[in-house]
Amino acid sequence: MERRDHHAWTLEDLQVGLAAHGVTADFSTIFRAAERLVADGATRKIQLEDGRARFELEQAHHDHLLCIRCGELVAVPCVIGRDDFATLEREAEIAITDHHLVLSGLCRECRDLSPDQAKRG
Amino acid sequence: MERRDHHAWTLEDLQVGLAAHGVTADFSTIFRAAERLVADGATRKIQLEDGRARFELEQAHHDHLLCIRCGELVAVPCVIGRDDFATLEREAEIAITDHHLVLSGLCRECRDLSPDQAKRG
DNA sequence: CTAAGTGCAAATCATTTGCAACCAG
DNA sequence: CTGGTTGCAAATGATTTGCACTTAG
Repeated sequence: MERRDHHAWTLEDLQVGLAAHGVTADFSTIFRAAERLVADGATRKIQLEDGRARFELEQAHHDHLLCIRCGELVAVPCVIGRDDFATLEREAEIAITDHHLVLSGLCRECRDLSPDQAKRG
Repeated sequence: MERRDHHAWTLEDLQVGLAAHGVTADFSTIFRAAERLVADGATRKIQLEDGRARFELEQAHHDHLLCIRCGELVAVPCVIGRDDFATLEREAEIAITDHHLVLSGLCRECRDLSPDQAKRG
């Protein structure tokens, strides 16, 4: 139910995606289904700065890149090491239980389409 | 106008804070002032998972810890190294222009108040 | 007067929730 | 019938926006 070309889905994506499969569903229905999946631990809900939540299948921890060109939220491996956190916890005198990192930039497809920015890499 | 005990302010914090100084202002007024500061580059707006935006003075880059006990958003130095990003850009074939990291955990004060969790560090 | 700043109320946006109608067992 | 699912519409929560009114220059 939550696969295909996207990695993360907004409620609207889900509705459109289902519609494409001939399934019509109300926003509230989709919302409740998504929430249930989150409650069941099968799915994770991610709030983005743009105000819209995304739902993705629960998987091994990873972070995200929000493509500033196509808007897609793609998964990327976590770049922060255990050591970095440990050091920060000690130096800032805090306790870290979780983190949420969202990178902004260009996804692979868009990077390959943007000569200007591609030069960076 | 945006200093004192907090590091980041919600619109409500600002309203309450101003009220404490004898200044009464409408939400829209505060909202517009905050947005203007953001537009002027003096302030940064941060969207959190809790749905409420915070405003903080624009400063050198840093990340944040959202305290799960007191709800305060505190600044912490950035733990991600330039190298980490460079490696990720190369391996994931993406371009990174910015990032937004929010840690969850306990701020210094709350960590010191929580024996259970304090043992971690 | 003129532009800028303000309060109040109404409008948005993205969900959330209440409820009555439906549907499988 | 009975519990679990829907759809529709109304309710939320946090902004945003429209507009008329002040106010400083």
